[in-house]
Amino acid sequence: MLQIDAMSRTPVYEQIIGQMERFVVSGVLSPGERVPSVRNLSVTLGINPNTIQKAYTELGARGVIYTVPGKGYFVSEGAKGAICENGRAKISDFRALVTELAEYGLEKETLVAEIGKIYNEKGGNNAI
Amino acid sequence: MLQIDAMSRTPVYEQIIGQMERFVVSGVLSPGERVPSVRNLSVTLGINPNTIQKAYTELGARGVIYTVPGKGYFVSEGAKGAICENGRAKISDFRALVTELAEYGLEKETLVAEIGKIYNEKGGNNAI
Amino acid sequence: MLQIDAMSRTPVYEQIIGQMERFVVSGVLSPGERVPSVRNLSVTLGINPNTIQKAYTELGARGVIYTVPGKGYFVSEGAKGAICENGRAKISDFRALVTELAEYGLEKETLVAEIGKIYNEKGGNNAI
Amino acid sequence: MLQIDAMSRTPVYEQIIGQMERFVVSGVLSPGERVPSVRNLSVTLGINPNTIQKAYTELGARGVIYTVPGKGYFVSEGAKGAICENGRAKISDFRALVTELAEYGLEKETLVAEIGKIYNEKGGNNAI
DNA sequence: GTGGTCTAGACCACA
DNA sequence: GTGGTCTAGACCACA
Repeated sequence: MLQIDAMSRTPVYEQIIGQMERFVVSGVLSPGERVPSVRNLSVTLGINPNTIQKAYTELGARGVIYTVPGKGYFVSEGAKGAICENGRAKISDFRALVTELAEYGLEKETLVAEIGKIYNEKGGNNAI
Repeated sequence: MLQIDAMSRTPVYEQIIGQMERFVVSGVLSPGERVPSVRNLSVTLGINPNTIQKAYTELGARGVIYTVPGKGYFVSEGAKGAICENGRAKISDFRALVTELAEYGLEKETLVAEIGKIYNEKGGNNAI
Repeated sequence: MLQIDAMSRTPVYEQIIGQMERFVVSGVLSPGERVPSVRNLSVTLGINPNTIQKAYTELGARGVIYTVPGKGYFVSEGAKGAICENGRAKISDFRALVTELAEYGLEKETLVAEIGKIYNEKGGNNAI
Repeated sequence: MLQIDAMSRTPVYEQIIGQMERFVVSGVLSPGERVPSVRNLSVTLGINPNTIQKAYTELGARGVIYTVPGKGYFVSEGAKGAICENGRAKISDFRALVTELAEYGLEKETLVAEIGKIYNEKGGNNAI
């Protein structure tokens, strides 16, 4: 289910969070559904249980999953909304990056074109 | 000249690199010009010389400045070009971030509008 | 494993880089294999961790090893190739030195003979 | 007369030594001939007198020039021989570099060919 | 435990 | 004065 890139500079626990959130947003995981147990995922991915635990704790804090002691972790009702809220918070990262790229002399048109490409791949045929 | 934010999560030496590059790109620093000495900058910013040294070494590796041992560091001839090269490499970061934001449900128009705002601040009156 | 000569004029961190590269080229270290941790090597060699760190960072920049934070450093897939690339860059050093020796009046035959000796030691029975 | 490359990583005083020695070996400077004064050369090259002094002192120690207090520095009788002696001492550098290049996988033939090129440029038509 | 960053301070070669 | 290297030791995020 999850795929971890050990060579990536992104911490493993952040990779887990990101992929889990994507599964929720895309509907692969639905509210109320149970997610793999810490132990299970630890074995499956060959990753330290502490790392899985950290990811799940963070997902819990973000309102994406909740824990039922003795039963496991489940996707929250408002998971999708909570994730998108967090996504909006990343706009500030976006601004910072664009500002930096602008300083490096990249044209606005280049960036807009990149965005167009990405959204077309995903969404179908929305023209710019 | 340089301004360091000690609270930032961005390492101090990266802040120095970034600001120095911005000065070169914007023309505040010109090729052949001498940059502050390691010790001088260390005192001015209240930062350990080793940290400055690390930033300067990295800037040297990037072809932005070069060292004349015993004399100091100077802006390279091809500094501007080298920096912009590195900037272009950041487009992949941009793609990754946009992809993530798209997954979080942000509209393309929102991002394009943000870009427009940033470029208008900088560049004057280019309409979207 | 590594041997450091504290008396040498070659900086310790360069000695580490050189020996590590030799181990990779000679096959003592293979891609994917883990290299000693910064701390471990620091203790083994009786050298400050910062110096090891500097060597590893440089080896990383050269594409010889890569870091998985929290796990350690590992030999890169393309390590051997990357090292040989760098080696070829040293031909210019070779040219400069030969030119200098020529100016000092050394015979071409002397130099060729020296090369023959070195390659015979290494490679077996290639006659001059 | 002398040409200094400020950007070079070779220390200025070593550049002075090297060029002075080349002038002697090639006959541009003859035994008994006076070399530029420290002060003169300092002004001509735009270099700190201390640096010139250091180079001359080293050249004196090597037996290439000698000083006549109040008169200046002069090329020694045995200058040419002394320089070539020193040159031979550099064969160990040559050996070390060749050894390193061999470890990086360079072919013997490549190095021999490089030597051939350099000696042909200098000496005329000596075939390999 | 493992790497990443930083401070404090020393010694050296070179200009 | 200027950069280059190194030691000693601390704190942090991450596994």
